Amino acid sequence: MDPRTAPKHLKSLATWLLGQASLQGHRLIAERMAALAAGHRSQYALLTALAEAGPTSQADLGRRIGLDRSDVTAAIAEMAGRGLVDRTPDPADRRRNLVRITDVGAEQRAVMDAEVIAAQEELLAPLSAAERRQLLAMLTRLVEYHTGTSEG
Amino acid sequence: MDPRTAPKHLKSLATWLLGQASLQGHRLIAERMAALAAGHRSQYALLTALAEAGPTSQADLGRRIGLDRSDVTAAIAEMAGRGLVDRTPDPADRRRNLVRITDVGAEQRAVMDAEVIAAQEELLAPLSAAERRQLLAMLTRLVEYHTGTSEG
DNA sequence: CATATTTCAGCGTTACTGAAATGT
DNA sequence: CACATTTCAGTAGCGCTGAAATAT
Repeated sequence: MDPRTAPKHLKSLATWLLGQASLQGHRLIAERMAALAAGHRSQYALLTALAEAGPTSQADLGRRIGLDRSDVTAAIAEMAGRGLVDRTPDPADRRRNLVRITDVGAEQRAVMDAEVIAAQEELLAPLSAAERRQLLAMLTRLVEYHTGTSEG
Repeated sequence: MDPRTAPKHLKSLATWLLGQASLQGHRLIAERMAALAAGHRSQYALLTALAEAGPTSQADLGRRIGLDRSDVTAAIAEMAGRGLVDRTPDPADRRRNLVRITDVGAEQRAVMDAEVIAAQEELLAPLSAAERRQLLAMLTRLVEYHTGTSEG
């Protein structure tokens, strides 16, 4: 893409700029994940949720990170196969699977996390520390406004 | 997604917040496009580029809006079939197709544009006018920095 | 009974790759 | 020859739907 010849109208749209910036961020992360032969973004998000919240049902995991129930099922199954997580029925509610991160999973998450952190730095390179704080604060308000309002 | 239970670590990542905000913006636009039975985002971007720049080759269109050559081919073919654009060989370089927006295409773009503009308002609702300016300015710098630097 | 969870099969869009055919 | 453009075939990830089986 050449931003010098991009339509001015598109360049004035928040949705377009957000899409381009988001895509760039995802590209930076994907490059680093591919170099590690590590998993994908959704696996990183799942491992992070498990590391923070402890054993969690799949439905809860999906709600926490905004991943669809069916995608959670597939990702957790794949990760269980690689020994990154553990799945056991919840004795308190036998509909649920309690998913737990393993030691191997925690190590994997640490490796991925270093790459994710480095990608943030790459992405935000042109912004000062104060600007980064402003940007994160505004994005947080946007996300909380919309996910708290119209979504269940 | 419930932002109150989202992992704090994810909520501190620019890539994650940008992804969520971008997704929300795309959802708002997609809802409105679906209600019109109008085309998709990429078609809107193509029509906008054609309206601004006049007759353009497909390769150029792709460069301007950041759409892959093969996706441009498919989208333009579909739009030509619906009479939104016109495709003729460029006499100056017969490898190229000169793509031109038609009157029907221009009308379609105007209809889509009204929805896109309304979606911006919905998305940015929690931000003041000054904050919106700041956000757009920072996103513009991010996008120009990355698409001007590492991409051809 | 209504509701919640897991799982599976499948769809549509987006971003992308590789290669062939054509032309500069 | 190297290079650019269009086109086609195919891949992968993401977001999502509908429905079945199971349990509360």
